[in-house]
Amino acid sequence: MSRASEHAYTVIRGMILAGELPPGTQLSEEALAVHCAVSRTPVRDALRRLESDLLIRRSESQRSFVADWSDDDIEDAFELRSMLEAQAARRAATRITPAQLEALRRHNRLIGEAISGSKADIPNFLDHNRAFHEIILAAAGSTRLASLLTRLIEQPVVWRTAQNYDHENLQRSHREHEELIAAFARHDPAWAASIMTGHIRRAYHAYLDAYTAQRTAAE
Amino acid sequence: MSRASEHAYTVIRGMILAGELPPGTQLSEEALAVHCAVSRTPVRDALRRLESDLLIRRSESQRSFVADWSDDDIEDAFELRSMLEAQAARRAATRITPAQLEALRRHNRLIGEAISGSKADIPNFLDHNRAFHEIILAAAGSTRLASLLTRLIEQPVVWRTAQNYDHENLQRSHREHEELIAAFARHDPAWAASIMTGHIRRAYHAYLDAYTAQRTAAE
DNA sequence: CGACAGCTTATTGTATACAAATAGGCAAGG
DNA sequence: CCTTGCCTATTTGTATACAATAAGCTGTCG
Repeated sequence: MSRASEHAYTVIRGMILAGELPPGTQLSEEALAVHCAVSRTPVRDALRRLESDLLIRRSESQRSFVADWSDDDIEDAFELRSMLEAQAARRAATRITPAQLEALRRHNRLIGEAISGSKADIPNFLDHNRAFHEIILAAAGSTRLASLLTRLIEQPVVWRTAQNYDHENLQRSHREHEELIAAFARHDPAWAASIMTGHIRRAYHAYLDAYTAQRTAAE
Repeated sequence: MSRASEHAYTVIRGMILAGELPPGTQLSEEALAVHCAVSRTPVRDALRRLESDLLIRRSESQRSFVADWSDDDIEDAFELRSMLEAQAARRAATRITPAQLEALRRHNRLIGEAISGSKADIPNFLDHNRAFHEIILAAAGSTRLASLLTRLIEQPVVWRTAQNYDHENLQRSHREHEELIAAFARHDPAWAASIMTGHIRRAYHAYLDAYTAQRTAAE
């Protein structure tokens, strides 16, 4: 995407993920255009993309609202993500190149460093974690799978999950990555897929714990 | 989508599916706008949608081309579709309502009628087949799953598969639908999912047979 | 003959004006 | 007080003009 359009997408998406635009908020193309200092045309492009990301829903009269995520939606997203990431791992196991394996090792080493200190470096963790999963997706070599998965990852809730990871969960995540690397090194699709399924499902439960704790605290 | 935008989408999509625009063809917004008798704005919307449907790919300089489908792509699409449709069936098994079950029975009865004559009524078959699968997707009750699956169904190759079904395959498809209905009636997720997996995978092999036969004939 | 620079043309990106549709408020009537 | 219809204001859809960028072409030079 080109300058204005991409900018609008990034800005609006950022505002939604940061919670500045709470679920249910109506989005006016005009207002967003002013806020992003571009015209309505690129804003419309951005809104269409966000709609297909399921970050925005549209009323029957085509008005845009920030999507709200029910508990079922969240469970649903994690369930699909675990299926698709497992499939990616399965395919990657037989196709991964030595260079990609090495890159996985490198990112996981850096993840290890990011979480080893007394205070974990979450942004760094997220960065290398994303890179790690992207390499697997690339190794899977399926355009379609990649296209479907990018619609599921980095959605608001998924994105915030790691923010709430405790030290224990970060360490576990790191160890699961190690095991994934082992499965890839042996080119064992079933092993890789099962580790990945567990990896995502554990993330879901970690999210649930953090979220319900948060909700209970709010009462 | 509103009138012009939807119209452009339907027309362009139709041309791609019908093969009037062969894979690799460059699409000019201007030319399509003239052809659809609308302005470039709704054409641009349509192209964006088609791109996310993977019917169109864009060069790094943002020019649009009709996507070409390698054998691997096709296998990939069927593989993902079988996974996701199986998941839909799994979910639907425990959620389907009596009214939806009845609707499935009705559509499959009509499928039976469409293929019973000496010459099968393929458009009718396709119509009720689509309705059948849509009911299952609705019963699954997952916005995200629906959103992902609609990107995989009715892609060029998938769409043409049924055109090449012989009588034997049409009958089998009809019988598999019967079995799916039975699994839904018993609310058995594992059963429903496994039938669905087989249903889609058989469709893939039917496609392969028809396609390789066609290719061999062309030599 | 090939390669490259510069120009020309084709194509997409963005802004803006106007048209169409819709929601929300307000007044009149039951 | 609620309902209903209309009117106005807001919002989105479409068309068009112009800007920016990339592709293709041509003529020149090595």
